[in-house]
Amino acid sequence: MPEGHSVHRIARQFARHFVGDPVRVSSPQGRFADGAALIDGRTMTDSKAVGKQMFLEFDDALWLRVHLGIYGAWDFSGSITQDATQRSAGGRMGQTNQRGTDPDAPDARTTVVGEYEASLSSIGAPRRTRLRMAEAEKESALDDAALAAFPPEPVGQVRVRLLTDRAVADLRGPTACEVLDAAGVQRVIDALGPDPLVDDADAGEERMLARIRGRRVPIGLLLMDQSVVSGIGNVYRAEILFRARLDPHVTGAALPDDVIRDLWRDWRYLLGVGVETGQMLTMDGLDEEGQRAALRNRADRHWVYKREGLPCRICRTNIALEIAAGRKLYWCPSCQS
DNA sequence: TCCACATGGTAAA
DNA sequence: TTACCCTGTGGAC
Repeated sequence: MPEGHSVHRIARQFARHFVGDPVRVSSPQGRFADGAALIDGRTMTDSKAVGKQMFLEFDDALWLRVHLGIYGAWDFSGSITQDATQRSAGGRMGQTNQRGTDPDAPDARTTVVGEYEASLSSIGAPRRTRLRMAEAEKESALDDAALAAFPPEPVGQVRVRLLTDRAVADLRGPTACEVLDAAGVQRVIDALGPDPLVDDADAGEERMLARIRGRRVPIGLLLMDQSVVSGIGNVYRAEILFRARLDPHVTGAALPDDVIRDLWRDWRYLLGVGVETGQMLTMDGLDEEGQRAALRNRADRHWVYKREGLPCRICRTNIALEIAAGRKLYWCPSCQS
């Protein structure tokens, strides 16, 4: 799934394109028919993300909680201008692999970016077309999409469809999808560690510190634990630890407080970059050529993630890989020791 | 063309 | 610890 940055971007899209409108809610796949009936026809009143969880509020304080897991995806369609479609197809959407397997693709497993926001209410004659980047990239698909009726037929196993007069969002393959009342939402949020985009910077720092300090668990596992800190996934985990030159196996108890505080601050920084760019950019401090290479080639984008057996960019030691709690953990045995 | 794998959490065993 | 959610990709063939 997208790590925390993408979930915040999706929540933002709902805030801009759905909040304030009555929503028809259905489950074309059928597996969410009961839940859909609970909120069908209500107006969406809020949209927010905490870590990798997203919450959409409807009238009468009913909330839809969604967690995408690895396979989950939202596809947005709606009324946009020709201009925006061309821009997205030829510009920053030039990457492939929008869905599923490529954490470095812009907005992996999601579609809509901020550029659409202005175009939705301006410039040119609105036309009905797909917003989905993967479709927009393919010329034939673009032509087909431009001619397609709104709303498009659901494709594949669509667990939930949210439909307004101007936009539609299809959800596939989520790990979690349920309707909660306000107390239920609060219980979920209370079980989560701090999110730099939700919690006050200092309070969040103290919360994360309190949840790591004294723990006899490797920091490489603690950073992935959503009750310790929210939104970090396997990519950010590996990269944050390298940036801190920290051995993933060191326990929380062995870490000085200021090192833990620096981890929070770096996550806060990286999440901000991720939400603004839609990409997991973790190698700042590159010279111009390095930046160009990173944008050109996904393999040049990270310090250690998916670089096992390749020389460390700093010390040339081979990047190591091990399975930790069932997930791949990458690190430099020399720099991070 | 086919198959293993992937940014993850949950629930069952 | 394992299966599952259920899709898309990349590499093997």
